Amino acid sequence: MEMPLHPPLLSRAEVIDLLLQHDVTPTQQRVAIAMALLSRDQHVSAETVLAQVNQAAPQVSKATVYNTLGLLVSKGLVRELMIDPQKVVYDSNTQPHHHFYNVDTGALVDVAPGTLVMTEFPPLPAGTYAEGIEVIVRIRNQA
Amino acid sequence: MEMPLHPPLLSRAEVIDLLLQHDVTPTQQRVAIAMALLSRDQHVSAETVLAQVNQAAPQVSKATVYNTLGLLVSKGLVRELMIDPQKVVYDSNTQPHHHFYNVDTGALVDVAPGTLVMTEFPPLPAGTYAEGIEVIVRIRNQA
DNA sequence: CTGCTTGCAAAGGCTTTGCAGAACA
DNA sequence: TGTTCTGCAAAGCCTTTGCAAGCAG
Repeated sequence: MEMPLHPPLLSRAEVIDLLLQHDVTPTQQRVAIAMALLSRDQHVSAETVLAQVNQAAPQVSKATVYNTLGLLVSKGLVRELMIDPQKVVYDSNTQPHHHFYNVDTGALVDVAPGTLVMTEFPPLPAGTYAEGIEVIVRIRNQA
Repeated sequence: MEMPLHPPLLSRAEVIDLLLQHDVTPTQQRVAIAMALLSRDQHVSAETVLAQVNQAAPQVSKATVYNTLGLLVSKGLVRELMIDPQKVVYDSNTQPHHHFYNVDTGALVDVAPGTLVMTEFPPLPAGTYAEGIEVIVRIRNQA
């Protein structure tokens, strides 16, 4: 299983800017991780990020990848998806959108914006506010 | 074979019937687990089921709880919820319904039926069919 | 009988933690 | 400098597995 290299959409300077805008000190490791993650819309696990970042040469440790991913989530630069109870998936697209999850293949694909429409929204429990809504359409391959 | 929204406690005989209807051999352990699980609508982890079943006296091993929960899910007697990536939550209500998840407290509450309405449904990827749709409304306590 | 099921303990995968050394402002 | 961050390895959790003994039909 090889990992194709994708040309980053953001320059190193742009990534550093983005981190600063979100109150994240741009250390070398964080910049490397953010460049790998934010280079395109993707759904990745911590393991994948680790592999991507250390593709050429070891740059970042496992602990730092987990630290940084958590940090980026808390700062709103990345979204966390709960799809597989065994591991967290990080989504570099922070715009509100939903997902198809292919149970057979494990593939995770964005639902095209505007094709899933909610007209009525439930009243929230007292004293709470909505942080986000997550819709997962579980699909399978036809027999 | 619809399940009432709030099913009453089931007798041992009723549980055995239910298991047989779903092609599950009703062993002592499975009956004990099913009685604990299906006695009411609830969201429980494997750990909780284990504790509930062995409340009075040890009856069932951890391995069997995991085995049985997986079996009940595959037979459609219980629904699996992916909410916390660290553990699976089992829902004894198999009717289609959605959830509020309180990020602060961990509380998981059903969305009242009919209060969340989807009018447009996205086209599925070619060669696939929808197995189910899961909506999780993430909420927090107001500051 | 014959094949499922169970239980124990050990292993497995993902994530977090403790703490010393390194990097940052 | 004082603080924050990093890396390593070990530990932690939830879950699965291997295999011998036990139960169901």
